[in-house]
Amino acid sequence: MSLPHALLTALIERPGSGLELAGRFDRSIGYFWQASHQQIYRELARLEAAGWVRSMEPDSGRGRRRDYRVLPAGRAELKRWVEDRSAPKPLRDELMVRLRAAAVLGDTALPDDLRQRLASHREMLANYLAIEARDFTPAPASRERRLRHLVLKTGIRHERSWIDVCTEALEILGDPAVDASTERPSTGS
Amino acid sequence: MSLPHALLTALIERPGSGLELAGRFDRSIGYFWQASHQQIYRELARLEAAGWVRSMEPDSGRGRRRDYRVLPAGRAELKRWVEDRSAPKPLRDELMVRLRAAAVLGDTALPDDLRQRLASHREMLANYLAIEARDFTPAPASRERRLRHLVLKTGIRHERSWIDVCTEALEILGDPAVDASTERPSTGS
DNA sequence: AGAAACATGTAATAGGTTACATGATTTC
DNA sequence: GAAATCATGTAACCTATTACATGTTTCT
Repeated sequence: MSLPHALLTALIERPGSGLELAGRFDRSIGYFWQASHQQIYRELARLEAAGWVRSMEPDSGRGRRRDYRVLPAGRAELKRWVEDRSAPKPLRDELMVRLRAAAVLGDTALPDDLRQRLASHREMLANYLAIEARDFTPAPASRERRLRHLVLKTGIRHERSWIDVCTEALEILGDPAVDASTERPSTGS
Repeated sequence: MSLPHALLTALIERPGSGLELAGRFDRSIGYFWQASHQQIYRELARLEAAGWVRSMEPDSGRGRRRDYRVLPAGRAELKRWVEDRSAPKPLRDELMVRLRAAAVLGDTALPDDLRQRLASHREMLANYLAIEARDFTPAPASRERRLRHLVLKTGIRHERSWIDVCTEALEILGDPAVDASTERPSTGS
């Protein structure tokens, strides 16, 4: 369960309110850990109850903005958690189930779905590559920026993998229109 | 939500009982969609209630083996579902949160975790490669077997990606003992 | 008869998703 | 003052996980 620690990380990077965090989760952090604003509000309340964060403006209920910052205990908890072990999460993707079902059914038409997925993976890849060009050229030297670059490159690698898979699936299913308009040479980032 | 359709697929491949399906989910299917026996029993009951599968031995409660087979309505439902659209599931991995937290904390020791993950990804890769060598050499020609091979190759690609990520993370965090005993040339399968 | 393995289930809890509700601030 | 937007929440539901409970068959 990583959401509380993702929130601690985000709040150390910069304090903020629930909705603002939800916005950040739609951008940078959300590229590898998604959360809705409902989850974020619930979790922020828990973090505050645990004494890991504190909100200014302790009064005020609904509708009033509450900014949170991380307390020393929260920073300590984050450090403890980072050094924990984590079992690698196995691959779990609906498309794999679909492909296997298509294999056993023998006569399906899922290329529509595949074309759509291909398009959205290409879009996401272009998005990541733009961020990389903007924020990480030339290649960063500091440890912190190298780590952040690595996280982004993981996203890039991920999209390239799925582009390859969709493309090959379309070939197998005999689709004519597999245009190679977007790059995908090997997988090195 | 793919579990019911994963079960239908598995039962079309071969009818069986709940525990036997749980065993198969620990092997082939579970490589890309995991499920516990508790989930499987609950879902089989739902599939039967929906009229998609039927169990022989309609009597018998606890402790008695119940074998399920797929009814025509279940096959139709599976086909309908396969041809549905599915939004690509974004990357979601705890390690990414950890790396970003390490970046912001600045002084953590997570190489232990990374080494362990590296080992288990290498183990899984070896496992997949063995299956590929056994079941898919020479490269299959039929549509069905090519699809099943593609699913396996996706697993292989997935493990190779994580091996690369862990290795680079260890380099950044200044770990001395990154042995390259397991192959990882590029990523083409 | 006892133990081990096989087999099916229940209960409690937590996390995530969707839909909805409500208050505050800004803009016209 | 009405509408739009910002902001914080509640409720219902579903899936997944964990721990536990119970019955059946097989083997010795």
